[in-house]
Amino acid sequence: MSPAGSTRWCPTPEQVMILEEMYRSGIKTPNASQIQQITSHLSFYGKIEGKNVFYWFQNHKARERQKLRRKLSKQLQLQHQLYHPNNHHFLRYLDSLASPAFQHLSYYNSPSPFPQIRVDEDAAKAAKQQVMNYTWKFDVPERPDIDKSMMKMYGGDWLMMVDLGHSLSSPPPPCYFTTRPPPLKTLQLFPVTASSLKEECNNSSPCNITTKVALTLP
Amino acid sequence: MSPAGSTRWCPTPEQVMILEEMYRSGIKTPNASQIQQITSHLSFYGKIEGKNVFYWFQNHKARERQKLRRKLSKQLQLQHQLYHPNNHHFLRYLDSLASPAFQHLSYYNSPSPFPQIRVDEDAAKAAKQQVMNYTWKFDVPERPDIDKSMMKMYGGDWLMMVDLGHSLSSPPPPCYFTTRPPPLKTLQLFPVTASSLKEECNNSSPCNITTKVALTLP
DNA sequence: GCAAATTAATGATTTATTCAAG
DNA sequence: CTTGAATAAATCATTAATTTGC
Repeated sequence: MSPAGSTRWCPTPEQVMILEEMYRSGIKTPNASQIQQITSHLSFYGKIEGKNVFYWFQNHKARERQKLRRKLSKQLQLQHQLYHPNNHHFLRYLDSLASPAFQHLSYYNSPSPFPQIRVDEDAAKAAKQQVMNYTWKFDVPERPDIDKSMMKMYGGDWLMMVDLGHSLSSPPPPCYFTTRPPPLKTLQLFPVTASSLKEECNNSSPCNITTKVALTLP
Repeated sequence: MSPAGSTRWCPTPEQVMILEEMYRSGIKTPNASQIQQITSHLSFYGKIEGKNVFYWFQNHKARERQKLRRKLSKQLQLQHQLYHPNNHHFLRYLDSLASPAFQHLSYYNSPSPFPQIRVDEDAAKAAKQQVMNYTWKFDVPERPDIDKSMMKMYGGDWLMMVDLGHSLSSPPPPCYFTTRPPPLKTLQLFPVTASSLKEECNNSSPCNITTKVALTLP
């Protein structure tokens, strides 16, 4: 692991942990004094020099930034594609996603089959604090209207909501409920295409999966 | 297993298997579209809703991280009974880094026990490319003299250099070395205290670690 | 063997933090 | 600097595993 004649620093797990903890705690670019003290502190757990600490923070900061950038640029692009290049089970799963099940969906009324007591509990909770209204963005890139849609939990149900405001004269109401929502309309199901990978389907050439999604609007 | 009137989702073994496979395959935080599709797929094996899938990935990711952290921390505890700073304690540690320690500094002679060959290697490297001679500003705000100090790598060692010129009649020489430095004086060691982590260290009493830091001055 | 009691896992919620847009 | 979206962390709550006494 860390041979005596090794030419480069091999941090021990403890050292890495402490360094990461320091980084998370706010030290991004330690100054000279901090480096000296960190070095002395970490030398308790193994051979280490100041330059190692210095370089570690340099590299770590750079790589965190890099990770963040890549996340921002690629996450939404790649993550919604349900694939992983070197996993055969998953590829077969994707195939199964592509074919039969999703083509048999037809529109149905919002079921809401929860016992009334459950709904009331949720309403009470939501009245106390709005946190139940969890919302997140829906980001299939090929459909701008879907890009702006949301998924939202409401009374134990999860609803996908699409902003159709551009077809209305007045701006649409905000896409969240407070305690009791207005009556809902469930739109007809529409196809959503998601890209998947099969052997040669790299991010450039997506294979289309056709599925259908129920929309609910206030 | 999953009673009809059950209040919470009881995943079937197939559902868990598929979810784990997806997680291993790279899906850590599925978006709305992915959740919808996964839900439809898994509903073949039993009752399931989108929120179940959403929560499953949230919890699984969090608990995988937790498992890793606990594993590492246990390693640390068993090996060295060391501390693992949480943020609160670590901020105190940072405070101790900042100012008061520097008020106890005094001199002692520099050991500088590096083998000659090591110094020559570094000199050769530095001759080829100057990158190793990294210098940066030292920015502890409470001490103007330390503000102007530098850290510099010299012969594999990192030195802190404080400008003491204001006690001299002539302006001090620039705070960096070329190939051979003048004799050095290293400041006396001083204690730095840090404390322990909340979660992983709860069984053992908080173990204060006292370490010492050496400063080297020209 | 078998349940009551206890503990461990894990689903579901709530709170805090982070990042970036306005 | 403030704020909203996203999500990580912490916590609560229920189910499953298991221990234990009979």
